[in-house]
Amino acid sequence: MKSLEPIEVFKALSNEARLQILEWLKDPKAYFGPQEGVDLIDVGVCVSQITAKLNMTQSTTSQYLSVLQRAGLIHATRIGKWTYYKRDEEAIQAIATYIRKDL
Amino acid sequence: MKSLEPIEVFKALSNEARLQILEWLKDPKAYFGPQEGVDLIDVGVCVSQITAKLNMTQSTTSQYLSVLQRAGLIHATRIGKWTYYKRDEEAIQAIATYIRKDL
DNA sequence: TTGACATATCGGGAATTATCGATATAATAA
DNA sequence: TTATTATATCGATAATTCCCGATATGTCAA
Repeated sequence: MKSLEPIEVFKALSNEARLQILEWLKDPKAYFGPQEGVDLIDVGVCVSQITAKLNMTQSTTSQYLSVLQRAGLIHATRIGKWTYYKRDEEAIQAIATYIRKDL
Repeated sequence: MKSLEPIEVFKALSNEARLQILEWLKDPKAYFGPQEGVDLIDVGVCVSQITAKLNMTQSTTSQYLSVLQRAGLIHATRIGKWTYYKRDEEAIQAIATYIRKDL
């Protein structure tokens, strides 16, 4: 189990767009169209699809995904030229537990 | 029950000193000396005591307490010239629940 | 190879946050 | 009333974050 610095997690969550991304990734089928030969649920959603929904540039989207990843809330899988991002449900539960028990 | 904007809560928690204050307030008897005629547990801890432990000015402490209060994580009770701050345990559990179920 | 596409990173200006000192306000004590 | 103490607020500067455009890197197809 990775470290999960609570403060980094809270910083990552302190931004509307990043919160939005996390919510979309909770139910990818509801928010994103299907992707050539990959299972949205299993593998995740690629940067272009997220950029398309977010009202921001590809650059910003990519950076926000990095922030969420460094916080441990999502992880990336590269397949060909795409990078698919997926929530780390365990980490998300872990931060809830941190608040409930330790904060 | 108050609103509790998750993003405001996360912003409030995105600072080491404010996180520290919340942790101290979790167990006031462990971190603060007794106060003239008030029950630390019931009423809370006054700004001076918190300022004394935090390594920052009274001004900063007061502002951080405001931020935590506006986020709904603590609440204040004024008695005489002192303002006592106390955690809102319900709100803290509520944000844990938000993360666990809705994020 | 070269070209095209997906993503990542760099450099920067604008907006927000961190934190202070000075001062205003509120309450009590003398 | 005046002085004193506790807290809140104001104004300012430094640091950080937001978000962009430009460009670099990685991968596949021709």
